[in-house]
Amino acid sequence: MATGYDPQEIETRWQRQWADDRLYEADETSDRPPFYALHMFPYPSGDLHMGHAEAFSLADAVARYARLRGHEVMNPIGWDSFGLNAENAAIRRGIDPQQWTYRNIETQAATMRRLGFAWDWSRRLHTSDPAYYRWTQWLFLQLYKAGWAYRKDASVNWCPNDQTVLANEQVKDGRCEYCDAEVTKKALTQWFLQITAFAQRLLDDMSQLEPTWPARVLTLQRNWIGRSEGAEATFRIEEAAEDVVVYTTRPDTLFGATFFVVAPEHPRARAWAELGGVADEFDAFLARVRRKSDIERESTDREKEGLALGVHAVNPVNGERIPVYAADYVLMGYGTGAIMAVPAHDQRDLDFARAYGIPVRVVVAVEGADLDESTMTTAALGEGAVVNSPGYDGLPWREAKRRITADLEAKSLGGPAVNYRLRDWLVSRQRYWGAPIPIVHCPGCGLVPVPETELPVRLPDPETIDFRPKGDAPLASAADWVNVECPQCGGAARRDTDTMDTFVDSSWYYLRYCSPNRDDVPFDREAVHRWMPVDQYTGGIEHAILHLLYSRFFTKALHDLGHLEFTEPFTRLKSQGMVLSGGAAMSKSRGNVVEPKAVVDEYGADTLRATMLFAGPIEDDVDWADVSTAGLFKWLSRLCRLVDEHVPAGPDGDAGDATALRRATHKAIAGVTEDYDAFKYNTAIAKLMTLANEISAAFRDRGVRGTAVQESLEALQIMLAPIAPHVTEELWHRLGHEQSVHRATWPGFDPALLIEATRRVPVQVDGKVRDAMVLPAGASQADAEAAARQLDNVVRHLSDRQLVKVVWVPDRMLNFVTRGG
RNA sequence: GGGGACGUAGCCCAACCGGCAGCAGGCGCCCGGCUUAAAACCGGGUCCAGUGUGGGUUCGAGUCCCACCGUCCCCA
Repeated sequence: MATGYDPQEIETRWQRQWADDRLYEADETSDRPPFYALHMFPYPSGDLHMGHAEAFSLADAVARYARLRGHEVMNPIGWDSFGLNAENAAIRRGIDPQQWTYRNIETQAATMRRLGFAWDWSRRLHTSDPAYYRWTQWLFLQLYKAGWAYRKDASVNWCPNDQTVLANEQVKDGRCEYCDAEVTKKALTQWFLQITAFAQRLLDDMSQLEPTWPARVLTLQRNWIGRSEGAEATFRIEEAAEDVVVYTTRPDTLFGATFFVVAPEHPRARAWAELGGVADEFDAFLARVRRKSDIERESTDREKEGLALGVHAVNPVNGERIPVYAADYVLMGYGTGAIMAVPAHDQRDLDFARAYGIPVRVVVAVEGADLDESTMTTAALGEGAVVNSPGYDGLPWREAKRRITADLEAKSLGGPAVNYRLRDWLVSRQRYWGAPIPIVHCPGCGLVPVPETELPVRLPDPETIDFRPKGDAPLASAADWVNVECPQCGGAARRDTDTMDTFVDSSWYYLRYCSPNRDDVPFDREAVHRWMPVDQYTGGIEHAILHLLYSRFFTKALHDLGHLEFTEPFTRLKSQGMVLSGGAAMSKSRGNVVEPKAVVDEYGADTLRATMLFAGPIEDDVDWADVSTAGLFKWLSRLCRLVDEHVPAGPDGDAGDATALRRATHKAIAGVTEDYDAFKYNTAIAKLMTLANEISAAFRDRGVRGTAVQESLEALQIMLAPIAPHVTEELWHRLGHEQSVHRATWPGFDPALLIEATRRVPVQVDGKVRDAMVLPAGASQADAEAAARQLDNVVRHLSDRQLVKVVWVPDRMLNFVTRGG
């Protein structure tokens, strides 16, 4: 029998054994209760980094724990392998994205294997495989047929240097994340998915998730959806004789509107400028605005720019004519792209009014605010009574809000309205490395979906195409690929040359995992029914909004289309923090990167995994500078030595007094179980360390031998197995077992053993600890008081004082409260 | 500007419903073992805070409430 701790040897040997035994493949026919453990699948950029190591250590511990608790666990792995990053990296290196991606996947897979994660590799998937994106395209078509996928003109982020559109997340402070060029806007016709149709349900259903998702994530999603209740009001553009609807959360301030603003991109803006005789100025202005980013335009501390269009809007509440401006601080994608401007009660409107010499009118008497219309520079945002609003003066603003809204409705000039900040999801990307949008453009028939039987629409071979961005979608340059027959009329037609945002790919992968090899359906209903919804989802907090919101949206859409029986995909969610190094994110440019592989080479996978989970609460950020791999390695080594010393002494017999050891063991089981259930791996490990110390003390100092030691060591191996799977497997076998520790049963505990016979109870006088006494557990207050009154220190502090009352917390605390002295 | 989270020893972190702040670990330091010696390694030991600041509630506050300071996140 082997002894000692040689992690490299142990880990290689057991990994081979587990693979041979197919230990981690989910059994579809098992009668154990199913448990779907899912982690956010990785993006294949380079090798795994420490963030992955932490995320996967968590995910694996969750899955292994569920298995030990008697579940049939599905814990699949795959790659989110389409995407801009791969494409840009590939361009920089002059190889094609496909090669780059799949090479990285193999690198990551190899590192994962070295780390010993219990993935079910038989379910492995890649979103960039035609076998997968075929169904992504199928899903797109289902949404299209339901009317939830549509095309419209949009102003998108455009990097003039890279000649490509950028996602909002790729624009950092108005600059391109890759080349640092200033990002501008470009008008393109784009595909959108109508997530806004689900806004209210996405909000409402959060109540189901309340107890099992981090509150922080729910808050972020709620803010992102941004529901607000207000009113719509119809303004008439006088010179054009056109009606324009605006949305406002403050209908109570309608009488304070002194001008009207439309986004420069508003479809009617140019026509109105022409009516007003400022068409040329408008064109120049629009061109200037287009160069600015949304972030820049929305920023409050920036000078706003606008142009009076020379036309007027008529206020529906009082018939007043107010000038119409186009201004950069109003965005087209927001509300209706037009606002009533109330400078007295909105800071941005006030800034603009001051810059352009527009009058200000106070209509809510906000207490304590500067309300001097000619000089105020801070908008009055508080509550108050309405003024300067004929017919409503004196009303509290809430009441005015209600009345004015109702009156608008009565006059058919508006009424109550709900607005969401959430916008429809722009999914078009003028890029190569993504799932092609399965639509054909026919001059005769218009938009024609590719028949489902012809899916997938495969990407053309990267070797035949110039995928470098040059303004047009790369797919447009592949003539053989683009030109097709219209599926409907058979005439000459063109394929859509955009690909889908990769968030589309990742919005349904959890369904595909249930039956990854079905080639006739996207997912097997029965398998989905068995495994879904996901019992435990783990991943980074950075996906709190987009990925999780999109997945929830897809689940609801698929539910409505009759494909799913549930409306929320992830029952429980746990987010882990980031891994930093010296206070900052690890990055090559900072030179502070620590590679998981380097740690595994030095100490082994178990040490790395235990280190990540021991570093602190899993949801907190962890700084690599603060952790100690050496400490965990030493501890695992000590465990080996402990087992090696015990084994020759034999598993049976009962030499020595094992009472304390038994109690410590059962206490550890109770505590560690609780910690696992609450994801408190750091304290679980601490308790296991304590148990190891107890075993060591019992064995080495008190001469305890036999059954009690054997049982403690066995319980320790099982409880540590989810965190350090290799060394516990090894020690489990050294302890005499033939089966895998990962097939063992989680130990139970005897509550009777947790109760200690005696308790040390502190005695306070007026809240200050003066002494302590040892009492039998469960002692009565009378006994406790009697015992306490014998204590010298207590007697001394009570001597010249009058006892007012006695506070008795059974087994924990006795407090004498006195008065005077 | 609005909303949220967090502040415990030099550092990372524990502390159930408010009930004795610390034998979970690392770093530093000390002693011992091993060594020609040092490092690494092993065993043992030790130092260090009264919980960011100021109030409040309470018999009792790290824990609850308020304000402020600081850090981080989201929204604007």
